[in-house]
Amino acid sequence: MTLYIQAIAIIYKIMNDGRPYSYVLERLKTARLRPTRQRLALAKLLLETDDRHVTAEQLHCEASSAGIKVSLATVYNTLHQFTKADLLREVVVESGRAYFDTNTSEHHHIFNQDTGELCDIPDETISVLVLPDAPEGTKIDRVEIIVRVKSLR
Amino acid sequence: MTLYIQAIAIIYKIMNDGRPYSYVLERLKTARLRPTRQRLALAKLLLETDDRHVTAEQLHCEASSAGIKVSLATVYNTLHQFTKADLLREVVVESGRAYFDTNTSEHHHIFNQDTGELCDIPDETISVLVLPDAPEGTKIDRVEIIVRVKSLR
DNA sequence: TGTTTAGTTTAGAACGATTCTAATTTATTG
DNA sequence: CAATAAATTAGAATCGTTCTAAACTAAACA
Ligand SMILES: [Mn+2]
Ligand SMILES: [Mn+2]
Ligand SMILES: [Zn+2]
Ligand SMILES: [Zn+2]
Repeated sequence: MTLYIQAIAIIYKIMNDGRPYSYVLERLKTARLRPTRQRLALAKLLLETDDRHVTAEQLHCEASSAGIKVSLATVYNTLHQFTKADLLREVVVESGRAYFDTNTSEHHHIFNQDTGELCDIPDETISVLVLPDAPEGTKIDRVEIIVRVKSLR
Repeated sequence: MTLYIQAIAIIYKIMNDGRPYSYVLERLKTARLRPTRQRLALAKLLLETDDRHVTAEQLHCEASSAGIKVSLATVYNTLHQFTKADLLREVVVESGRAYFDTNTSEHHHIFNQDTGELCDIPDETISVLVLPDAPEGTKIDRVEIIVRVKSLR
């Protein structure tokens, strides 16, 4: 499923050399989000890979360096709108800083506590053996595994 | 191991009816932390159960209601000192709020995203099947599973 | 096409959790 | 009992994030 989305992204990129926005345009349309200059630019940075884990601050810097004029407030708005529309998901690994994940499929993470680097674990290499029952009056929404690593030395 | 610590705590409580501080005193001593009035009081709230998950704010309120005069800064200092000394551990489930866990043994959590309630999963009812290799130059520090639940309706 | 409307962006203020500062108090050592 | 080192504290500062309300822009409509 993830591979499928990535493949589509690549095909679009190849097909639309001269109209590089049509892929993200399509995805914004589907999500019923107006394709404003800012959203298009951020979508282009975010939606053409499914292997990115960014903070708002990082994305804002990246946009700025790429010459995109966008406020930090809009970056936050956009990240939340994209998350709501299932174009992104949020990953909690540090208190006090939110990461947004361009991979919306079910998967787990390795987090380097020294560098702050967050990356995906290939599905095949991890899984949960037994699951507890959800407490009375609740239902399981999602199960998250975080492998916390430290840099050697 | 956890049961052992809990058993010791209970035994101390039974043995020391008239001198209710000796258990936590002992633990502070072992951790080389001076038994100040504030630390003793907080230790008493925290170290006599291994099944509590509190935020700094919560603990500060609880202390205040119990008539313990302690500043929020000291609550933060103490929580971090206890964590460093392995009397507590930190659990990250929400960005923007840190939880401290009186159970320092390896275990996993159920987090109710609607109520903010955090509780332990009994060891037997969950486990990780396969583990990925740590990336080059890193080593695994800990593996965390968080079962996120929602309240029904 | 304009014109209207609703949605979007933005600067800057506000916020909540946490950390820091530097002065005061307290515990320990000799 | 000093003298010393460590701990506490109020309040300021910081940091990530959210809010506000005014200006702007895309879409719908005349
Ligand atoms: Mn959020
Ligand atoms: Mn911390
Ligand atoms: Zn991911
Ligand atoms: Zn726990």
